[in-house]
Amino acid sequence: MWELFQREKPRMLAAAAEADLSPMQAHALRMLDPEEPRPMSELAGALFCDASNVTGIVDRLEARGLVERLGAEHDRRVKALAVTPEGVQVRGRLFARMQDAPSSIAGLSAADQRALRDILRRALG
Amino acid sequence: MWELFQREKPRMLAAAAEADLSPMQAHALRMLDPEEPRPMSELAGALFCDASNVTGIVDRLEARGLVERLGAEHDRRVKALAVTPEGVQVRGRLFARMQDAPSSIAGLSAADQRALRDILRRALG
DNA sequence: TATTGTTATACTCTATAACTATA
DNA sequence: TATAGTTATAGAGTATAACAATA
Repeated sequence: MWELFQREKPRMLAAAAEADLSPMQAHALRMLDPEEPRPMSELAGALFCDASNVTGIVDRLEARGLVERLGAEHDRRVKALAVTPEGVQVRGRLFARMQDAPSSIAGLSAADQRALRDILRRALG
Repeated sequence: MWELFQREKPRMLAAAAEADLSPMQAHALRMLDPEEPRPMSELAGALFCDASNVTGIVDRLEARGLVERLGAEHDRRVKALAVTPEGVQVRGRLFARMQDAPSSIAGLSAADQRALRDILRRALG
């Protein structure tokens, strides 16, 4: 199972590198929602890392002009992370690169691919 | 697909933390073969990272007494990485923790789990 | 000359603890 | 008092370039 992800790791690294982003920066950008700004704390949860860590990751994304720290009206402590127009473009390219089926799976029969998709859909609820 | 992996990440982190290893150190230890020492370069390939990087990772594992740099008789440039008896124990615990089925998959029907296993087996060749 | 692994360097990721400003 | 985010710090991961030893 993990073997499958292991094999695809180079593709993830390449996708981030093409956008000139570190793997973590790419991951963070993917986790954000261009439609709806999310607080730093939520990003920390999505990345499974400490809040202090997110500060630096967002600093670098913001310096690149890909995200923006917005104020939240209901609570002046929280900073809502918005994806800038340029961020949306980079994010789109990242998703496009990763939505291609992993090569190991692309080699399966159409029936197997369909069955796999259905099973995973049930697994993820 | 990646969503599945994402959900299991905390378990991977916890497994490494329980052994008091960084995620990368745990990964490296898993990639090594207790039966047959492997050169640094092969580990770099398995980890998808630069050789210069592996030097530090192995330094820390060696300092913990989990691996050993052995000389290779056929080529005096290469250093063969052997897993020490203590390394074998830690490695065994890591594998045990990770071989439990991911919770999303454990919730599937027996038939789905069987089908998934068969499909993945074909995918991995 | 080419290859294996190390060192030097610079940057990123990571958690802990202490801090600011809000609530 | 408690929470959201930052800063300071120290350690770990990362790639590039230059290097030593060996092939």
